[in-house]
Amino acid sequence: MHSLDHTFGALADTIRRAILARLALGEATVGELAKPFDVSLPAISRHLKVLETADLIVREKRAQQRVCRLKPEALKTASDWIEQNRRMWEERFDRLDAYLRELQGKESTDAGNK
Amino acid sequence: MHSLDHTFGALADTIRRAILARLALGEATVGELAKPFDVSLPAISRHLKVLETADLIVREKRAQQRVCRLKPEALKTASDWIEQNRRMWEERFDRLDAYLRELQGKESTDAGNK
DNA sequence: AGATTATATAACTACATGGTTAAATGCAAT
DNA sequence: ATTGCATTTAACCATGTAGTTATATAATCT
Repeated sequence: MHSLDHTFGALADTIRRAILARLALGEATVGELAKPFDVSLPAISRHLKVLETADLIVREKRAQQRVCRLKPEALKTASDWIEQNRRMWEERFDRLDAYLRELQGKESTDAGNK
Repeated sequence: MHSLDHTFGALADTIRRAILARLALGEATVGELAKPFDVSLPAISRHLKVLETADLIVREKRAQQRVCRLKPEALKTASDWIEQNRRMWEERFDRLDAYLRELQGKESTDAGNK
């Protein structure tokens, strides 16, 4: 899929973000990923499925385990969206700021003529 | 609130992202924000509430309208989280890449000794 | 083949989300 | 004070999400 809806949706959960942070340190099996959390293994399994659907990780069968790896292209897409909007906003803010300063200037000169 | 759960959750919807993109161009009333979309006004109103809860916008009463403005600190928080993880991943990837290259080198020298 | 381990799927519950239409609020204009 | 406009809230429906326990699958070990 790799839609922004899926990507951001996948990121909107503390456990899933923690899993990604863990995977940023290197690949891990499902059991290893589940260990730190106080939820059942099936719950983790479904979190991983969400991350996989969002194209944020890949799962690869290795022996009787499944090893998960980060797949950060989707992260980049999400990051790009945010950064682009932040940049637009900052430009806008700069203009607004300049405008307000201009107003301020006018007002303080007007203030004397009240 | 301003939790990452809320922030990413708010971003996980096409309409809400479009609203934010629109607001990056400047403030707008609810009606103006609703216009481009093929959904009812109450639906938009609730999207705005989600964005407000996520601390991504502020709504200010002005005459009989409500004007919305972007409030990008939360966007920055989300962006920072992604960027930090991307950076970790990229370092990791570089090390892995080097390691694989090293393996590759060994293997090709070994290849002759088979 | 049978037991063990690692993980996934099924069936279920509870709650959140996104949409609708209809009614309520708040402010403005007459 | 009444009408009208902009927006929100209420009530409802359908679907999605997060968790559980119990069961199934798949690979490994004996």
